[in-house]
Amino acid sequence: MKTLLLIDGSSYLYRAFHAMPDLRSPEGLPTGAIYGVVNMLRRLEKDVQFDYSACIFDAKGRTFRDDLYPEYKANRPSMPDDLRLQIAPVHQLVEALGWPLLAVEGVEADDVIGTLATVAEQQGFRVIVSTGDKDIAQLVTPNVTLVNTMTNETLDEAGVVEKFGVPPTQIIDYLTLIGDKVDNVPGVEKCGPKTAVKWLEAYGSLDGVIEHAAEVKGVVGDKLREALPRLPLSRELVTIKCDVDLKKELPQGLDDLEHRARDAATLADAFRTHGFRTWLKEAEQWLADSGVAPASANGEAAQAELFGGGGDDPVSPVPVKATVERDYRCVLTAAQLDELLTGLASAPVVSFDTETTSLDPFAARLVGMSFAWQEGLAYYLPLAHHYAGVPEQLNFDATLAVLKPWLEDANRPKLGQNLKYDRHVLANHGIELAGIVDDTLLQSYVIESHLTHNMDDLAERHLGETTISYEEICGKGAKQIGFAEVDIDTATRYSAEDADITLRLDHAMKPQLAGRLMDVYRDIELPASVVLYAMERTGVLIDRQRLAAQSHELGLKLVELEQQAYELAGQPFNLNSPKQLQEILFGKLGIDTKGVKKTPSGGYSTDEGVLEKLALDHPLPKLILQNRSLAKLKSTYTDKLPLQINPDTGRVHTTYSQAVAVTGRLASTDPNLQNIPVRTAEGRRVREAFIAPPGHQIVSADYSQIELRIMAHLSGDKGLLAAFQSGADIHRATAAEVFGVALDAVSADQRRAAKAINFGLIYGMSQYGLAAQLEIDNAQAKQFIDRYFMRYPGVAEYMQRTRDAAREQGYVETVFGRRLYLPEIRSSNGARRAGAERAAINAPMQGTAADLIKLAMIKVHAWLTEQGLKSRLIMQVHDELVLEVPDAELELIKRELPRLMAGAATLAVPLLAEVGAGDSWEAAH
DNA sequence: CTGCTAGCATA
DNA sequence: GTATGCTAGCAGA
Repeated sequence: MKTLLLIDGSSYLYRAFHAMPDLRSPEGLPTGAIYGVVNMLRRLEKDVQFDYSACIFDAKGRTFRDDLYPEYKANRPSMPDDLRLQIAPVHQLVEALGWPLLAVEGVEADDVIGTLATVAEQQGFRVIVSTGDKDIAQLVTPNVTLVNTMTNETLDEAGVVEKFGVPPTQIIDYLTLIGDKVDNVPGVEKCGPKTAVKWLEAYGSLDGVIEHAAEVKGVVGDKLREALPRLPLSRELVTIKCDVDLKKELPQGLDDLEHRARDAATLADAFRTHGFRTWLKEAEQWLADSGVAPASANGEAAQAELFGGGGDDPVSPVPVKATVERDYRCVLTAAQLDELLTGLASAPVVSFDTETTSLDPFAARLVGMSFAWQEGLAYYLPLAHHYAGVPEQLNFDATLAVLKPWLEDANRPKLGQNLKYDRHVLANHGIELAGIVDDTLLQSYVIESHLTHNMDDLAERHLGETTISYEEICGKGAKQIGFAEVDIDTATRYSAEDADITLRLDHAMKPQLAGRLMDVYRDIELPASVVLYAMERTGVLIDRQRLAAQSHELGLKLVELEQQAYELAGQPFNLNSPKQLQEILFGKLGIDTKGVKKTPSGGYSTDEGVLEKLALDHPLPKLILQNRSLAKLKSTYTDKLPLQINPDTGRVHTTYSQAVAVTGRLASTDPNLQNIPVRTAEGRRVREAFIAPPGHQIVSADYSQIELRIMAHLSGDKGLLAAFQSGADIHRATAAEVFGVALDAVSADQRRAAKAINFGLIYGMSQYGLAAQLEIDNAQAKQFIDRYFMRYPGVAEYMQRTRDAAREQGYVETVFGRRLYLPEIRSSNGARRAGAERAAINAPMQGTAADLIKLAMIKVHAWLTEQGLKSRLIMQVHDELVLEVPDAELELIKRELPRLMAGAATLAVPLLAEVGAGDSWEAAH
């Protein structure tokens, strides 16, 4: 069977343009898209076996769709000049590489592809369409498959079903319902992929949906009925035309699509002009082989060869040992500063980094700054180094004043590694950094959240470069010196390298942020970092006196407990030492160790669960438990929090780590405000010290059962969806189903068991885990689980699907496309593998919840800003947002905050957020 | 002084 | 059973 390979040139042109760094030819013309498309073609040539081929582009001018619908593509921004300039060179290279090129006026590239695929299939060909455009999925048949060369994804019929939830034959109907924002094709408002799939499953086709439109309930139903008159037009717009007349272009039919010999001379000329050095060498070799003397190669070094190494798989790039010449310059004189400023003023985007006196963003003072806008060239501007014999530096205040306009200009694009930190540092000097367009920390996190993201590791992984580490120049531990004491030459080498490497990392990682990963990066992580900065900067007001009083009280109780414990033990010992306690309990007191859990290192555990059991027979363990919980409260919270109050602001400023939790959650440090006690009455008193200033209230809103709702959404289980739709108490509803009783006949124990099952599901439960949690035997736990899955079969299927997907692709995804890799999912070690499976089950739920609340934070922050309100977000605790609200805005916030949170995204289940307000965080619940 | 363990706070 | 961060104690520098 012969194979026809069709390439959607237009789709790749756009994608390459946006995915590639801003490459330039020696003459300064843009070449990124050219490089990307040629790279892709070369890879296809190498990887795919085919007999005939064509590369298809959109032609200039109007198409029949514009005539059908004047507003078609009206939302598209006009083509950037830098892209337009690359079209002709791409066409030239495509032909020189030997690919038949088609661009037919009056239709789009898709239509030509559809027509060729149809004709070829009729003539018994196998057809492979290489595209990045999802609309083309409608062309898939048993003989027509898609391949996305940028992500290495292939789609056959089963793949289309897996990806979209509908077979290729329903893709047109699916796209019609959803509509297309970019092309301005109206669909049904509020109808996204999930709803479209649901309807098509229920009614079989778009016509079926239209027929049954009257039956669809709720707001979406109304929106559907509103959309009805528009749908036939939308269907026409999204339908790829498969009968384009190609007689003029292909008089011989498919025989005109034979791959031709490459034109080495044209290629060599073009590669030289564009500055593609590696390919130029290759082309010159071809010329030499064919006996034609190569023209002399000159021109400056091009950068292109450094990215992707000329054909790496973007998912697992092999770093090419870079051979970038380094030119690192130190700025010490007015003339050098002028040179720097001139560069900054004209650079399209600048990599920026600060050097400081401290890692604590609120204590840090500037020591110097580095800048890079061209690979290999970077500037270090020392401002506050001080050591014996330090050369004279530019004046600190005057130089900052000169740089301030550039730093604060939102139209001067900047990128960096964890710029949230640099923003704080500059803010400490009265400068509001603006124009942040990229952050390599967040790029790396979105690409591979399970790996490390420090710059030294990133440079090694993505660039094959070994960088100077901070420890190498500052030492470590007690002997570590401040950056200000580092001599300026060394500092220049270190800091300029940081800016340079960051710039190169951005270039290396951008192409890996394809498709939905780019959306997570652009639409979630980058905007979320702005909100987090603001929250950290605002801080939280803490009632110091109240905590001091609590500390005192706790201290008295602890002394008392201590004395009682010594008496029971018959000797004094350190209650906080698990080792000493173990000796007392199992040695001196001779408590039976049978059935006592061991610690990983072999000793007998004295953790909460163990002590609780022992407390049934002995008085001491109970005392220890009380002591532990009070000691924890005192040492971690009531003693420590007051010490973390910033003397300048009188508030506590946490740092949110945006790139540590593999699932996409945030983490809070210094101090951790995400583990302030809440479960016990005594612990909750700490929250009484989280207060609002006079004239303000604390407002808190938390998502109700967010992870279970996400499970309902992801699994699509009818029973679970219905339970959430009904608004019933979900644990009670689960109990009623599992135990087969009426809702109002559910006992307290049954509800407790159901709650444990629900939580267990989120954590990838096993019968053993559930048995331990509920203190029942394994057989009984298994019975509960079996009954649950019997009642909610969709959930059981979803769990299995997730495990399978994790094993097959090595990662799982959130609703928004965030990826979590599970390196141990194929481990031969059963325990490790089981652990990875549990993580695989938990990650889409925990991760989607994290995505949702980030989206909510972005919305809330934007809304507060747009409305000019004085309320401020001050904390995020995974499913809860806390704000400080002036009394005048209280009612507005209490009304709108839960609405914004619930509207963060539309899932198959309603989202619900519950709000409260009070003088303290405790009172807000 | 540094790095590790056990234990425990949160969602 | 998932995901985190912090503290005290302790052993080995």
